[in-house]
Amino acid sequence: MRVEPSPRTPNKRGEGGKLRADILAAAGRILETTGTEDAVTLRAVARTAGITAPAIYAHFEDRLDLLRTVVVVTFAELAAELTAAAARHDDPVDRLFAVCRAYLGFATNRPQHYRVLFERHRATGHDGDGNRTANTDARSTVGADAFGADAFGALLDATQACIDAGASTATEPAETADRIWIGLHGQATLQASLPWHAWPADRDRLANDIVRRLGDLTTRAATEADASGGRTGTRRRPLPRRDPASSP
Amino acid sequence: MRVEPSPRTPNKRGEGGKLRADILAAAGRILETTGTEDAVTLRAVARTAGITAPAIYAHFEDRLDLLRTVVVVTFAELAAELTAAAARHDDPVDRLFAVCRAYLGFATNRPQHYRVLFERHRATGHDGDGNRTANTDARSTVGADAFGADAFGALLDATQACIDAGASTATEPAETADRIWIGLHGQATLQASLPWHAWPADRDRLANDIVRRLGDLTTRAATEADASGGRTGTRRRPLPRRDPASSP
DNA sequence: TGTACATCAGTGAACGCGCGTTCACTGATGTAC
DNA sequence: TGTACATCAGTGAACGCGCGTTCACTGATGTAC
Repeated sequence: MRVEPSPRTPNKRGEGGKLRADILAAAGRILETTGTEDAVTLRAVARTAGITAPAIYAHFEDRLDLLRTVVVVTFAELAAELTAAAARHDDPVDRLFAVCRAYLGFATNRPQHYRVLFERHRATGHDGDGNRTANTDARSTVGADAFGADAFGALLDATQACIDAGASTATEPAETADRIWIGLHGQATLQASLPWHAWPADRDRLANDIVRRLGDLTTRAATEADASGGRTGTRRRPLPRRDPASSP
Repeated sequence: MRVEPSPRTPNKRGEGGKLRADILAAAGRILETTGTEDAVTLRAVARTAGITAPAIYAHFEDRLDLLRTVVVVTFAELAAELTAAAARHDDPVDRLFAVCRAYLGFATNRPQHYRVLFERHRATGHDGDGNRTANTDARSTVGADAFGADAFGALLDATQACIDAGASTATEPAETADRIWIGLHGQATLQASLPWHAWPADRDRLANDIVRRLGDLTTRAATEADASGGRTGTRRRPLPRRDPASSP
């Protein structure tokens, strides 16, 4: 991961803020290529961004602040992808499956970013006296009211729409969305953690099976959606537009 | 986490192996109290065990070997707890729920140990030339055929028994156990990662809801098992012994 | 149009730290004769 | 029973490393007069 200094020409006056984005991009690149948060050291980020380490302090309070910001940005990106996926489908079941596929796609394409989203954010240092520093979780270190809430919101909306359309027999939208989220997160992390386990070959089908069951989707609605858009690429068929109100 | 040296009296001759167990125990204690694998440094382990760091090399090849061993031992402990829980129930549905409860109990009681089980084990160092060392996963660093397989085996057996007894309508035992494992893992990790999310208050019920759905358990079988042993403590009732063969 | 000055966007050297690992050693315990 | 020796279970000092962070600085760019 060591990168040549490649000294960057300083930004013009008033454009110092550009470096902030470059630093975040560098941190993201290190994270995704090395696969661990610990590799995201200020010096490594500086090397990747073509600056020196102290320059980072103009844009972030310290290393922890940088890492926190990476998490916040990544959650926002996940939420944006889920929302975009939802917007591409009118049928509520199609939409729910699309959101779920987008979720798993994010976890697959950017596994290390996905990991840091859910690693409890922790101050790991020791203070001068050798005492452990506060074991703060993300709630206390991030303005965390909306921490993942946007991403969950997209999932909740899609679940609610399925219930409203009668495509799910569930009665508690929030609890149903919780179950689905748990299933998605379980699939995203467990398969990545234990790749040598004999998982079913068709991961899309596994995902659909899980979502259908946890979402109490009616068999008919789920089967139709599965056939129309449940797989990525290859044998995609044009989506039949259906009026949500006309569902069973 | 800094601990006073507390110099230990050397083991007698032939008892040097005792130190190995002490080192593993020290590593486990550090892991559980600091919550991160990185805190398990050779020096910290040595401090906790009351020895000096080089003494560890008599029992482990290097730091990575020590960490690998912690993971292997922890997986064995998880498998033992699941197997023990299964052995306490004759009814297959009771048994499946008991295994699942034991699984989540392990994750709750020893969250950091649970975490390392599923963190992809990775060599994070740099070599002298600044190249990243091999991004080996656990398969290549551990004799990993049985890596988690015993724990999964307990779950698979309980699932198979439910199917055999007609308490589950599933037809593919392995795939069904996969789904349940995914659900358990999702619940164990997601709730721990995002504690500020508005999770349902009754986590046992949430767990049962998930397992029932992913395991295709018949409503009747699941409801009976839920009432008889689905909750921890408080209002426990004596388990009615049922002959597996007489289930619906 | 010129010039003094303030500000910006960084650099480069240095600090003290804990780390993994190596090396030569030490003192107690057992064994051969 | 005594004694030389081998082995065991560690110790203690030292190495070189990358790290987060601090500090004084520098050179380019804009601004006031």
